Amino acid sequence: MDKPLEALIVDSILDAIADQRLAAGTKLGEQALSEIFGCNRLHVRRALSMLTGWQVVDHLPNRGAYVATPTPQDARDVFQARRAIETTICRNAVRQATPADIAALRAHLAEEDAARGHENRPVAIRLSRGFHILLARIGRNSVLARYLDELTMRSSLIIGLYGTGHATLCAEDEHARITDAIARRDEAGALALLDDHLRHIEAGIRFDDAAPATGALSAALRR
Amino acid sequence: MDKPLEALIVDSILDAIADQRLAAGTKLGEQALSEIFGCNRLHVRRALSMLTGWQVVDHLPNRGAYVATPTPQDARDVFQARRAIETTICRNAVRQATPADIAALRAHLAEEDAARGHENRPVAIRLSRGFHILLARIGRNSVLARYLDELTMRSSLIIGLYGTGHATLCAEDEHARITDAIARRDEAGALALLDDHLRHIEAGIRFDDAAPATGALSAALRR
DNA sequence: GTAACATGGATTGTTAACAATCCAATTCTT
DNA sequence: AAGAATTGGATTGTTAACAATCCATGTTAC
Repeated sequence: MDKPLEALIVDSILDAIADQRLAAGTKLGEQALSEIFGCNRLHVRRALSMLTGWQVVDHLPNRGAYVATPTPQDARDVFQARRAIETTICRNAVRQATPADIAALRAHLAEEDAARGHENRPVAIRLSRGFHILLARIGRNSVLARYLDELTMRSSLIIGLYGTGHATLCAEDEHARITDAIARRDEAGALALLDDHLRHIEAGIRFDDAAPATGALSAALRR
Repeated sequence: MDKPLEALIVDSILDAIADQRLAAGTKLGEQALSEIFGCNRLHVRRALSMLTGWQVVDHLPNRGAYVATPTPQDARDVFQARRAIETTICRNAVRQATPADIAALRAHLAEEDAARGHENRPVAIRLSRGFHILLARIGRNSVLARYLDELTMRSSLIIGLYGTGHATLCAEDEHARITDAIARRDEAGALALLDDHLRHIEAGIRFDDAAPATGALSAALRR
């Protein structure tokens, strides 16, 4: 293993954002992070630079790095981009899904069900995102998969900022119905269901209250 | 202006890639770049890090940075992603284009015409890419616009690597016809023309010969 | 009591020197 | 002479110390 160092920092922070343990606006101090990960400050700096490339960290000169706080306009753009990208991903999935892929989707749905029962919010959020990521992997387009990674990450920030209660974890049976449509190679059906699903997620955000940015960094990154 | 330093390096290299002055595979040595731009090696390093985020530079540990050489699979994924993204961009453009936007498109077409007369290849390539970028700006979705920036950049590398003669600069009247369709708010027509246009570009690449990677770096970055 | 101003501490940004790695040319062996 | 080991040069990666900037606290004037 050569240097999974900054990759580890990046992944840790991305995971924390995806799970909504790290809220928008929390400061990512260089010294704090270097102590948490027990490494040099330069590695933290590089990791933060990569995260700004992912559009999930804002870097203010001489003032440090902060978890990005998407604007309402950003939110609209992100969700429109998701519709554009996930439509093609889903079409690919319908056309190319192998029996093993379908099985993986079903297994994932079972996990989601189990997690929903346990009322474990962070895990449920992670799994909900995982369904879309899995779909992207089945679609077998690395470019679109990478963009969706970024967009789902930003979606987590958006929902954490503007999400109304029922939006944070929307109907999971939609995931099941999309899976069924894919399994029976119903392209039009799958696309329609996916589009509905994304619109439901988007419908669950309101641009009124902007939650504050308080955050216990070390606790959020504990694993 | 605080630090347009690394931004300047990034933009210079991106421009050189977009214009196909920098070919895939050319080495981007840190010292060479720091001498060209008259700056510290660390700034070069940061710039290269950003460029790897754009997927146009590959970073091999202990061996330096090289202009990325997309694989055939990458090429397929990039062009499919472009169809997905530019479709939505074009729809936005048809719906939201102001008279000023249309005028800007027409002005751009005039530039393209003029450049085509002069047989100035780098300029023609830049302008051909510029049409798509302009369309994205008119679409007013910053996320999709940023992705298209990246994808057109990678397209330049792909065409430079695998492009057959007539593909490097394909029919510009297609740009004109797309503009006309947008001007008359013909959504279906515009989308169909754009899809055709992208398929024509894609049809002009052949995955046989992989051109070598020789490159005079300082000359390519001269401006 | 409020507002402008100075000061101390903390954080970020930069520079330079040092260590580790890799590549190519040279030398030695068979 | 061909091939393998070696050594020197060049390039990348890391570390530590230094400079610049900003924020908050405390002070002073009005």
